[in-house]
Amino acid sequence: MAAHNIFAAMLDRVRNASDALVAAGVLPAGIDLSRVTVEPPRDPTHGDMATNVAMVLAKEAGKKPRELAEAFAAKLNSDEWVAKIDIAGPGFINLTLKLSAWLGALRDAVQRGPDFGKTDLGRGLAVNVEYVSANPTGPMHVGHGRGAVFGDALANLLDAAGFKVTREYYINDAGAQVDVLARSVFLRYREALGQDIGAIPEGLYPGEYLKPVGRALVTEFGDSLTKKRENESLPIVQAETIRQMMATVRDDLAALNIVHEVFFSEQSLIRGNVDQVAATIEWLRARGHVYEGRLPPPKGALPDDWEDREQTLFRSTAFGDDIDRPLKKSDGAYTYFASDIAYHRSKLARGFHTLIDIWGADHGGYIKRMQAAVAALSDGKADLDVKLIQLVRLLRAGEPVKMSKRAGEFVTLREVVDEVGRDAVRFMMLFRKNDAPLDFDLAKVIEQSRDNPVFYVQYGHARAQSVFRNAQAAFADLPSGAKGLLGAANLELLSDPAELALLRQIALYPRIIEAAALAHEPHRIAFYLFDLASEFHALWTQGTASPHLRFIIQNDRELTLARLVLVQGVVTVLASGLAILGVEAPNEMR
RNA sequence: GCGCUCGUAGCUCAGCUGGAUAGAGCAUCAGACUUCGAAUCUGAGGGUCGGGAGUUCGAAUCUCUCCGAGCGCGCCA
Repeated sequence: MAAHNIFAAMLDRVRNASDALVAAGVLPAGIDLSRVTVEPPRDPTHGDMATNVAMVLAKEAGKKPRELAEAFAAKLNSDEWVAKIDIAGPGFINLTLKLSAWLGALRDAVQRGPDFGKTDLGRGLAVNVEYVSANPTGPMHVGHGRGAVFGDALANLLDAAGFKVTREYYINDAGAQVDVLARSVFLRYREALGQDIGAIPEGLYPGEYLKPVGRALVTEFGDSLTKKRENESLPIVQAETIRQMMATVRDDLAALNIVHEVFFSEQSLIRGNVDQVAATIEWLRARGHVYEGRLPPPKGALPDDWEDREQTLFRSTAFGDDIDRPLKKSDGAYTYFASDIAYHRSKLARGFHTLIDIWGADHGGYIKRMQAAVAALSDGKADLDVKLIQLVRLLRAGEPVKMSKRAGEFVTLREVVDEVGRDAVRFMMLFRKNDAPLDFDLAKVIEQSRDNPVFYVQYGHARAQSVFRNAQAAFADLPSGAKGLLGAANLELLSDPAELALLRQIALYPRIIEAAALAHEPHRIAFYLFDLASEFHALWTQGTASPHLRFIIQNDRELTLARLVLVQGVVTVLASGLAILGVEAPNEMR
């Protein structure tokens, strides 16, 4: 596969130069090249690319960095891409590339279209991304939405980077929580039958959103459930409630264009032929990872109900955790952790060795034990990365939106999506690192100004498309489509520094994809797109003061063609990046 | 008391898994519209990267230690 990442391609060339220097006896055989990088310099006056090869290899080679840099410079001088080489600072090799090298990247972008930026980094490796996994006990709020958007964009990103991604949702439909849910709904059911239920007792879910579920039960069962014993009626109520709550969840996710391939039910772990939770615990016990023992009480203030007792423990300390973790509660039931271990064992059994979980920040204390469990289950061969999603603060024009959870009232995700639209929600959720708190301003995200990055990037795309519309009007016989333009254009006519800056930004895209995919950080795409849009808007506005810099030059068809290809490169990358974020790339702003 | 996530311009945040003189937006100030959509752009000022120590050619980034914020701390999920 040809290298579409121009920086990776140059790194290969540096490595080749290294091999040549080994052959020439300048470098020792088998020297470690793993720390060698080629990257864009922070300061553009340092050229197009910089490599640290001389500094990294100096010690092992027993030579001075600058001396080694001279040797590399001599080799790289004959490279077909290289126009100029400078050695600077402690031993940086600064490379200035010929225009033809950059034009190759632009050609590549326009030629490959939506595939530009995709890499085979993942080599088809199966990755499981588990995200949202909101309990089916109520509507999703914006915090869930952030995790949902993050997980979905990360899945898209990994897909673009050549991984085989499965998007998964874990339904917590077992345990005490859903029992409480069923009892709460049963009250709403009686209420729907016209009975006086009084106030919702403490400990049950008081939310209004359960009323329709109660009414649906009346429609389906009439009053027949009131005539059964609790242990018969409640399971029916519970199953029906979970079914309806999950339908709502899927619906709300669909409003964000989020579709999971796998919905994994916690109940399925224990309701099948084999109790997978028990089986998993025994599996671990057989390997010495589970034992009966006592835990020391927590330091500091002791919980009121602390009682020292022997319990079933997972030896997570053997895998880096701070303390061993209980698998059974005092009533004999499994802990949530126990079924979560069984769940992750299922992921491993289904062939995933790279697991990514998206959790709310309040679950941070849970990471070590889960990673310990995955290590124990896989004998250290599988990797679990947990991405924590920080809180979202809802604002309206700078003022916090009231989010009272009392009486189950809060702003739902659906309300926000309906108010500001899918694109605004998705982009803004991704325009921040996942572990940083996010202010989401309902007024600002629909503002049409540079203040609003969603608009700014989408406007860039729409503006670029308008160039093509205008070009069609200016020239009657323009070739149609990206490849038609490419075939007809003489790209060597691109020469202005502002054009070249844009060109370099386009060429950066595959590198951004790779880095973002490796780091599991989709926000890097959002920031990159903002920068690309910024370069494009800058070039555009220069055309107002300097007409010769406009994309369309009425009496110069050749130059116009070359510039249209450049604009096509912008369109290609903006559309591709926005697709990864799951945001629309509009042709016009309305 | 312990653990996790953080601390970067007045504000909101990036900083490419260790690179060169730390960047962007907002705000402030000064400019550019008979335009390929100014819904935009150009420039200026603004920093002990929370403090200190260490690792090395080189640290906002890695280690340690303080300070501060948020989250969590058998038998909730």
